[in-house]
Amino acid sequence: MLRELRPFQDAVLAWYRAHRRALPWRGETDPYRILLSEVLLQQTRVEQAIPYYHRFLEAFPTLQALAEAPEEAVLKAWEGAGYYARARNLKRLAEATPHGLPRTYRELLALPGVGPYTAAAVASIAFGEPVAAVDGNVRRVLARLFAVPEPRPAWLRETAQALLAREAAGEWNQALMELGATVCTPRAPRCAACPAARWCRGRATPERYPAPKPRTARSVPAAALVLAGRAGYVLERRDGKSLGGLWGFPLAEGEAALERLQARYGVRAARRVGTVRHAFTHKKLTVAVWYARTAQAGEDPHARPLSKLDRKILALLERLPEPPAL
DNA sequence: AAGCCGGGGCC
DNA sequence: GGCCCAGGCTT
Repeated sequence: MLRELRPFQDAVLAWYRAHRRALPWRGETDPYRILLSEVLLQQTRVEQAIPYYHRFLEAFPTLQALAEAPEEAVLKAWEGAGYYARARNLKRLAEATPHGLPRTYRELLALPGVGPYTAAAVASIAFGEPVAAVDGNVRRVLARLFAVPEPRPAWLRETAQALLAREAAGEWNQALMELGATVCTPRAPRCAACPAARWCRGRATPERYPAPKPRTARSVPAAALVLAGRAGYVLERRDGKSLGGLWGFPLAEGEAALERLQARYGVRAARRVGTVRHAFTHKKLTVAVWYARTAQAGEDPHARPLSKLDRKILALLERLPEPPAL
């Protein structure tokens, strides 16, 4: 995996001991409090979680107190923290563990609201079990360390487990996460201050690891209206951030797109002349292209800056067997 | 595997 | 206005 695994571990642990942030749950030994901190930290930044950690413990100082509390009071203490299923699950968990938390990864994993990450974090931090916790920070650190653009879950599990300092599992897990949160950050990582830089294969281009998620593109129906006048076509000036300043055929999105376009331009009969597909970063447009004549003069589209989408529409028009007369 | 859940900070 | 966050559950 890594040459010199032990020096790598020592370097990261030494860095952690010198630079770790003082957090309310650091040094805590009560498994309940460790669990609470981990649940609060799910998809939540440390700074945001801290006030809720104190507020929640004041209201429910023990697992038993939580088990006996009304759900509404639990949600009240969680109010503002978001992801309220976490609070409901935590209460269910308390009710399901009258004799205290189980002490192994396997058993913790079976509890409501406890997934692979939280089970590993609690098992290692509270009970010293040598199991690697993989969160978003660790994912990023490992992706960069080994220059893997799209780390798969199985690879992450195996790699994290192979790197784990088993005799100090809880500290190790926190060290790797702390490194990701404060040094190996998503943007502008501070590689010069990183204890693992010597071993890092992604150091030259950290922004490539992990590759940004391919944003899921929604399919959106749309309509374009080609209005032909004596001097050319009616064009709209686009606004908006990405296409702002470009020109294009009147375009509307959604199911009633054509009706809205016809209303906007006072057009009745339009003839469908084809379909154009175009993918943006965040959505896939399927554009029905409609044609009609107009009394407006129109203009030459080649004289305007057009987006790729509008060039496709123009190409469609010029490809028609019987091009609509201008 | 994808969608959903929330609020906040940062660019 | 998008991205990301000490993820987990449901479909």
